[in-house]
Amino acid sequence: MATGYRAIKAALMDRLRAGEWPAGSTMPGEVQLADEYGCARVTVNRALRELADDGIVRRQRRRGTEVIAGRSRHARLTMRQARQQIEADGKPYRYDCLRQRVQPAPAAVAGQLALSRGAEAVEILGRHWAGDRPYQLEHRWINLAAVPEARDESFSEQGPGEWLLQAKPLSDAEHVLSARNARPREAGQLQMVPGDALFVIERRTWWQGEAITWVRLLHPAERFRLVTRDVM
Amino acid sequence: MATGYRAIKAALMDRLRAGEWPAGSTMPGEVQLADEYGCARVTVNRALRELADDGIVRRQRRRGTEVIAGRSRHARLTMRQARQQIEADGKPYRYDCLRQRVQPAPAAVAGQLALSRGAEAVEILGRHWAGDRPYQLEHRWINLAAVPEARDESFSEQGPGEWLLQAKPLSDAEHVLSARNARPREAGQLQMVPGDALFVIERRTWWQGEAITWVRLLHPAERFRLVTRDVM
DNA sequence: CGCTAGATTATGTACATACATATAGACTGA
DNA sequence: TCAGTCTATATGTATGTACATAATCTAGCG
Repeated sequence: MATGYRAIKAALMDRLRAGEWPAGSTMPGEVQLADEYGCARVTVNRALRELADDGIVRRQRRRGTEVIAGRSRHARLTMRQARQQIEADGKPYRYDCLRQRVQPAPAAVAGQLALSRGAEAVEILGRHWAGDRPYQLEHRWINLAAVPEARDESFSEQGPGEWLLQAKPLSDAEHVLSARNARPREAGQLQMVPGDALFVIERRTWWQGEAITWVRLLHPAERFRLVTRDVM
Repeated sequence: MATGYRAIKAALMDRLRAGEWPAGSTMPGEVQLADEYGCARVTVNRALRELADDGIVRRQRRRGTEVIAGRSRHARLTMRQARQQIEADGKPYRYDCLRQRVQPAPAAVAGQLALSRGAEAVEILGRHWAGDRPYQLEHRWINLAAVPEARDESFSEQGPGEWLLQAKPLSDAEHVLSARNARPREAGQLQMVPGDALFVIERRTWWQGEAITWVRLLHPAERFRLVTRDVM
């Protein structure tokens, strides 16, 4: 009898795949499984806990362990910094800054960042190049109340994303992925044809409840894709 | 002194945020932290293990616990079934099937699914409606060798996604997210203007190493977005 | 000097035990 | 019948102990 929480987890996965416990049903309790596999309850507990972390089952005190039905797929996206992505593709990375200024955040941005009216923010418009082609157009606003150091920082050489990641390395984030057609000015800045599709990533980040930054990343869709591989 | 692995994890997060252990440095060992917090080593172990699961630190035997530097952002996407998504938006869901047939998989599809030349597959072209507007155009191929039951199934009423999810509930998946301009035929099927942007999701799924299905989901970009919220 | 074998050490896992906690279900009384 | 209470039960967590495992360090050998 193979023990080890990994072996038990794998065995349970096999039995789930085999349909022994259909979606919506309740699996045997920890004590019974521990008895069955000849191990301690804690070992089964860990196996089941990881199954719950993976979104396979749902566990609740007293109710037991329920197999999740019509389970939505989860995909784990890795959003790398433009530099990392481009260098991983083996292309030379370059960054240039089109605009940097401090000003009161416009209403739309203030709403995104939950700023009070007239609060100041740093606006940065930068461009990340992969070789001789623009890869990403970055339009960012940084909340000066949360990151006052950003006022005197120059983002003409280094992109603000990398700087922020070292200034506030741990932060909550919200991503919005979408697509739209390129407007003329954007198309020019990205060396593409107006109307061609853009892949858009918008990100808001917080640090301990306080909004740090809001950024919109525009990518020529022709040269951009996000890939996830989720193994169960 | 607050104990409990949750409290300890939170305390460690605070100290990480405060910069006590900068990125790239090595955190104290489990025994030392356990001593510091007045708890058992296993408790610290669990706290640190979860930090590692969250991608905050990297742990290795004998080396210790290292704070990850320039850490890439992870976003956990939830890809819901079209029906679930639409009904969650409070709109009436409807599905219609534009094409269903069994035929040898064309080369491109055979490549995606690692099929041998001439292997048969089910091709399905279906459409998911949110109210009176098309929400998603689904073009799917199912590997008949892996899912022979699909040959006689009718997908004129129920979308193949939902059917597959109950037929093979646990499967590995690869997602590719991209964008492009709508071609004329697609635009017609989605009631949009040719050239307008599409948000494209392609998914391949496997079951125990065998390819099950490949699907391309086209969404009018104007009415589609993916949102993640990742709290640390 | 370089290589290898063994000692050292930090994390990884298993277990018995104990107690905590949420909750379904039984029971009780108005 | 209904509401409140109590109990049984399944999971959640903490601890001491023990051993496993991987990587580093060190000593010794050629």
